[in-house]
Amino acid sequence: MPPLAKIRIDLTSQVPAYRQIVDELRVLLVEGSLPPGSDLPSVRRLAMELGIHFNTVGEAYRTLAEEGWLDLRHGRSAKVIARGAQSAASPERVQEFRTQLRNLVAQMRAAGVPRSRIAAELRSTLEGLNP
Amino acid sequence: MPPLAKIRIDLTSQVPAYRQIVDELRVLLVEGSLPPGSDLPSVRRLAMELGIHFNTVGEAYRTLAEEGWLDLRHGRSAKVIARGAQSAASPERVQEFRTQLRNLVAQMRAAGVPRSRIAAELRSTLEGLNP
DNA sequence: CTTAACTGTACGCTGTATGTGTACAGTAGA
DNA sequence: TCTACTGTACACATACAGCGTACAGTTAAG
Repeated sequence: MPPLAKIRIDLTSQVPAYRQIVDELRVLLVEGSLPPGSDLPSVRRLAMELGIHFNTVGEAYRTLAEEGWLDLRHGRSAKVIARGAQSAASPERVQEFRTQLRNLVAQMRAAGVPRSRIAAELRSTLEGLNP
Repeated sequence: MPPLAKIRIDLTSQVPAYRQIVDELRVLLVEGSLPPGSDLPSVRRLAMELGIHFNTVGEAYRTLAEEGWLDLRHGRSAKVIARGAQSAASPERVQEFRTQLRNLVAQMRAAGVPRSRIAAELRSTLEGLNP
């Protein structure tokens, strides 16, 4: 019985549904909430919960498999695998992340989120990083 | 003579070009690098610099105008305006930002960026928030 | 006032991405 | 074997991103 991942997606978002699923599951995978050996819910079950088509979930699973998170075989349920040691991220990639972080903060400030609140979120993220 | 915004976009990214332009310019607007009264470069000039079509830049300008950053009138160059006081961001919106921040950190960790480096980026962002 | 050179805009077209419907194929267990 | 479950492949409809082109408003030189 596959554990039901508690994820939510926003169908009105500009971000495509399958990529939202990838993002949400990647958080759980990185944080260890879905340890190696775990079975993911079937594409149909998760699709049912999210209110979308199972092929969209399948697309998300395939993306995560390409990233090395899942062992995906025809007929068997998707299984989390232990990722090998990751090669260090390229400087360009790090720069890209930095840009995204700046963009996100700018979006928050533009949306009227107080600096104090943004700072609190950053500090909270910082704490949750320690393991 | 409009000041040339030093922005770069990644044509291989999954994020559409016009939204990358919006994101980059929003950072400059929030940080005050483009103060009210400034003229933005013309759609054709900025498009030339970025290697894309001017209608794509136009789409970005229109998006920023809808966000209240630009005074956009037919025939005249796009001008930065003073935004009125922003209404406080809704809790849902803040929650959405928190999710995006978690996603971003997860992406960095998945890409092999060391926690120490991620922490450094967060602290750096935190510092740049003060003024 | 004319006019030329600039500004942003509107519209149609094309290629791609996204999501769905449906049929298929592999696997596990009764 | 057979049944109920897995993920997969493919065609289709729709939406979106980007471009080409023609247009319309503004400004400043003459």
